[in-house]
Amino acid sequence: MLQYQPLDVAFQALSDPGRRAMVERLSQGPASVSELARPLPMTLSAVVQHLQVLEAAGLVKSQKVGRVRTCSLEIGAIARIEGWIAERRRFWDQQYDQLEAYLAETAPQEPDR
Amino acid sequence: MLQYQPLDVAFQALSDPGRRAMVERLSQGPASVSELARPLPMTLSAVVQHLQVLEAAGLVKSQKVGRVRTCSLEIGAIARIEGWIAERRRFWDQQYDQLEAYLAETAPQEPDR
DNA sequence: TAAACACTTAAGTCAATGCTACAGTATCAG
DNA sequence: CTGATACTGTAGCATTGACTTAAGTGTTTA
Repeated sequence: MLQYQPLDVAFQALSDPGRRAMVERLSQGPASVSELARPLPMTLSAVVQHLQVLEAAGLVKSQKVGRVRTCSLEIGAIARIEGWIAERRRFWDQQYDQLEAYLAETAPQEPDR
Repeated sequence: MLQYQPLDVAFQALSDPGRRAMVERLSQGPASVSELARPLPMTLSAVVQHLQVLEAAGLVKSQKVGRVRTCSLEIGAIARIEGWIAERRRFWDQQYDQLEAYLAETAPQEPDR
């Protein structure tokens, strides 16, 4: 009974420069598949496949009206990554603070010159 | 002339649950290779390989004293990811604010009902 | 109705990943 | 000096990933 791990797919999705470029574009507002593809050096087919990865990761959502699919950013997955990073930083900062406190306590004489 | 892309390797490194577990451990303080390996369901060899990925991504640094290699977190790579994410969120929030402003302007009559 | 558009799907190729097993190489402890 | 520790390095192998080409499927436009 495997548990679905959102962070795995989200980080994986963002590891590709082409997919990050799409997310960068979408962070400024919705776009069609062709618009996303235009600046990228690959076939439309490849772009569609990248888009599927982004959607599976929950980073992007899309809906089709007529023959145009409009894509937009899903902030939820971004927020989960933000959360994980923030937790790491919290522990790291805490550890750093403890080091500082330790140094202040063991050598409170004076800063070295 | 290819440019080295730190975000690619950093995101890629964090997409693996085992490697994330190591980073989680290291965010609480330094650890030896064996300590990192203990909770993980894989051989020490595999752990060393994951560690190489993390070091190449700039997420972890290590030094060997005697026969023990001690690993610790490098906050720099984490900070670069934080920066990229923060930028996306900034654009997204801005876009959201504009939508709110637009709605407030076009329908300032009253909330529905 | 015919052509152009905007995707969509399916194969197939080739490189990169995530392991394991196995064989080392330096320490360190007695 | 001998054995246990703590890694290290290399093959080999199965899987996954990032494309491409080629052949569709609905929608609009002329």
